[in-house]
Amino acid sequence: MLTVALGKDYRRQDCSLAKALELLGERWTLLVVRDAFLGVRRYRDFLVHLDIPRAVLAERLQTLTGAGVLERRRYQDSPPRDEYVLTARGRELWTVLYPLTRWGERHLGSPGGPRRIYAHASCGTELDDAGACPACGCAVPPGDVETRPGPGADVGLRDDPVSQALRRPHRLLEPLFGQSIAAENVSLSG
Amino acid sequence: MLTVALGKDYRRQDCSLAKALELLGERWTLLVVRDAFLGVRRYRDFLVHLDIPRAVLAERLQTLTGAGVLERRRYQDSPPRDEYVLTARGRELWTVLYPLTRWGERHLGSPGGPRRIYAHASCGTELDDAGACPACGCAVPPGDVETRPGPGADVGLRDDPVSQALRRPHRLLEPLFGQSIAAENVSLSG
DNA sequence: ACACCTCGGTTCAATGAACGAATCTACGCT
DNA sequence: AGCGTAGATTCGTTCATTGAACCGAGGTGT
Repeated sequence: MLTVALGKDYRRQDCSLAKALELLGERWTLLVVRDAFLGVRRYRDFLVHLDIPRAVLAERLQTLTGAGVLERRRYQDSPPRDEYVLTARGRELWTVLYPLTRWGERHLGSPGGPRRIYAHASCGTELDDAGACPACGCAVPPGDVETRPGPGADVGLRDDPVSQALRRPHRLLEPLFGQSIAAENVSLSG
Repeated sequence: MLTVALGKDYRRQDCSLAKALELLGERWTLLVVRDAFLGVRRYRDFLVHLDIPRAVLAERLQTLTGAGVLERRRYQDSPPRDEYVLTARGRELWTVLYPLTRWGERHLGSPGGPRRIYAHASCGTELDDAGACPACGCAVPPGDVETRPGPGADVGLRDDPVSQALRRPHRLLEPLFGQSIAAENVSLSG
């Protein structure tokens, strides 16, 4: 059939940004990664928090897992259940997502102020635009970031269980719900 | 007709990242911004360098201009010609694009090494993953970055005039071709 | 004057991806 | 058996992207 077969890759671009965007630039993908940083791990929780079509979510989780951004792992057997967690490679995306979030906050922000606050967990200081702690003078890895809603948050826009859980302060990367049996002894601060 | 009218925004997301992605997350958009950092300014040059459909390019340039990321300005009158240049708001996206480019280089890179080198223009030192100069110990604004092809560049993949011009080292934000009459006395280092 | 070229678009039919509702499977509970 | 939940897959409709054709303004060549 000699299909032209193109469509979703930027393959005629000799550029690492284009390669990254082939993987991460599709609709919904970076919001899935954002939710993973916020502690979302289960299919159902991504689904209700993102309002994403089921087929699209399944495809994105598979792509991200195949690319080594997420890891799929079993957390219970009796009804077999898996969770999707960020790998080291996925956690490196914090240095992309955080500045982009801040850019959106500055230029497309809500009138009341930031929609969400990110602070250095060990000292409580809010992070600067670069993701560093002004008090400690160092870059803060996502596992050391505590997040909570800010004054610009639109209470009442969403009411799913994930949005409710996200109204309490908590650390990035830590599971929103206590569904994980263990494996939390490995360092998540990378 | 009661159209559901949805489709391209993430409007049910109370999140600044989602707002940023509504604007920047569409196909081609971030590659247009990348080209603007590389010094591309004219419709035709974006067109031949990106292999982007004309209608999509026109739409993206309009959207980015409307959002204040690019500014459209006349640079000659006789045949009226405009160029699209990054605004201060657009130049702030360097802190997003550079880390994402490095992430792609690390994890989706070409075998020969980096496809493109970014160095501190005043001292020649290559930037680190965060976009800072290891020698000077400071963050380097895009206007102070010199770029040139790296060992992983695929010579021969593209042969348009823009790709050819990009084979010589040059500073980010400076026009690739000398078409601009003036207005280069304003600081571009922000 | 006339043909022809470039630049910066717009229009349009075909394709492909996203959407959202319905369905399916595996498993547990009562 | 009947019901519920989690994690998908299937499928018809809608919507965006693609790529080729066309258009208009403004040179340039003869």
